[in-house]
Amino acid sequence: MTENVVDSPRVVGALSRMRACGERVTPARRAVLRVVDLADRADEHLTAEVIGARVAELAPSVHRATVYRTLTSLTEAGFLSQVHLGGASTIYHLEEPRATAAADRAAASGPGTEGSCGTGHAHVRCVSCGRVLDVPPTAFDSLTARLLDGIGFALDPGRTALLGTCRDCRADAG
Amino acid sequence: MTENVVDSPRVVGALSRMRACGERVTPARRAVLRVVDLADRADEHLTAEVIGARVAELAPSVHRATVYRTLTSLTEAGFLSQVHLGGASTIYHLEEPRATAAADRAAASGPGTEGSCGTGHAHVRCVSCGRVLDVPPTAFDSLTARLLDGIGFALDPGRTALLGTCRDCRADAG
DNA sequence: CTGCCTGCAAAGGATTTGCACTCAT
DNA sequence: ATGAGTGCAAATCCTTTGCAGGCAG
Repeated sequence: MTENVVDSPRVVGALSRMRACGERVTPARRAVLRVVDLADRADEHLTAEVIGARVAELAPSVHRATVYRTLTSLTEAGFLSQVHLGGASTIYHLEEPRATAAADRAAASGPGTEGSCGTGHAHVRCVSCGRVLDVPPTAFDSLTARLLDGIGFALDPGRTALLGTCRDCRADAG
Repeated sequence: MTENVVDSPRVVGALSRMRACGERVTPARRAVLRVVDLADRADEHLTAEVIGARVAELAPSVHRATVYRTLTSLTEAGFLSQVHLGGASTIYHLEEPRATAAADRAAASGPGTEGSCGTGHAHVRCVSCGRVLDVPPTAFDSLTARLLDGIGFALDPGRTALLGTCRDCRADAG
């Protein structure tokens, strides 16, 4: 049952943190983490449904229902994070213990980028092509400050993707 | 069929604009508009499901399926707007006249995005109490500019509610 | 050994669709 | 008159849940 697959450091780290927290490490959970990690590294954003499908390929013995339960429990335990996309879908990320990878650079590089890291990155989704783009959390700083200041609302930019139209689709549409 | 209900100016306006656009005014559509308008005026934010329930009370003869179809068609035609809440729900608003152009194009509806024109207000939703708060669109200006500048992404702040914690709930939770 | 996690299967429930008919225009 | 809009009901589809057994710790 122990495949020769070499898990990425991220998966390995998550697994040991899970053990440290008393969360059990099972084939099903490992499979889910692998799928999510793989997607993360490929800049893909997978829904529960798609994760289920990929797990079914990677580890056919893992039941769909288990995938859903695993996603829920690992999210609650803090090893996965979910981002709500406009519409009805929710995507999952492997939650980093702390330092965010350089993946954030892929998006915009604004003035004074860096510093206040905290949680992962934020997302925006193109209503035309459906693509989900990563956005450095710092881009939300102004909005966050303004909301906190104005109405006392503590914004959590990482949990929901905003909608809009990406560069390519704007070009296509004129 | 024609109740003595006095429609609000907004409903009346929407109905006449609909006729002007070639959209038919039917009991079902009127009922949906009434329900949404009523909710708007009460600062309520209704999902398709709840709208269906209220329409069932207000006009029992209107079938659920029709409510869904109506919500979809009127949204595409620009008479309703939908805001995606984090999670899985979508709420509806009565769309104000603002750009007449949108109405003209309504007849030739397509998968195209209608909301790109002047948007109303934005929303944030408290993950604790579920309350949806209105936010002045200008609060998003900095973020919008930054995204457009950085990655060419045209943000539409009005279509999705961001998540966070409201003042009251922060106080309660410490 | 203990009980958390899993597999299986069947239930659940919001939303959608085919089809024929009705009504708004 | 004409076809957009509707009613009805079955179908869909993702997701959840009850229960018994298995495996991690």
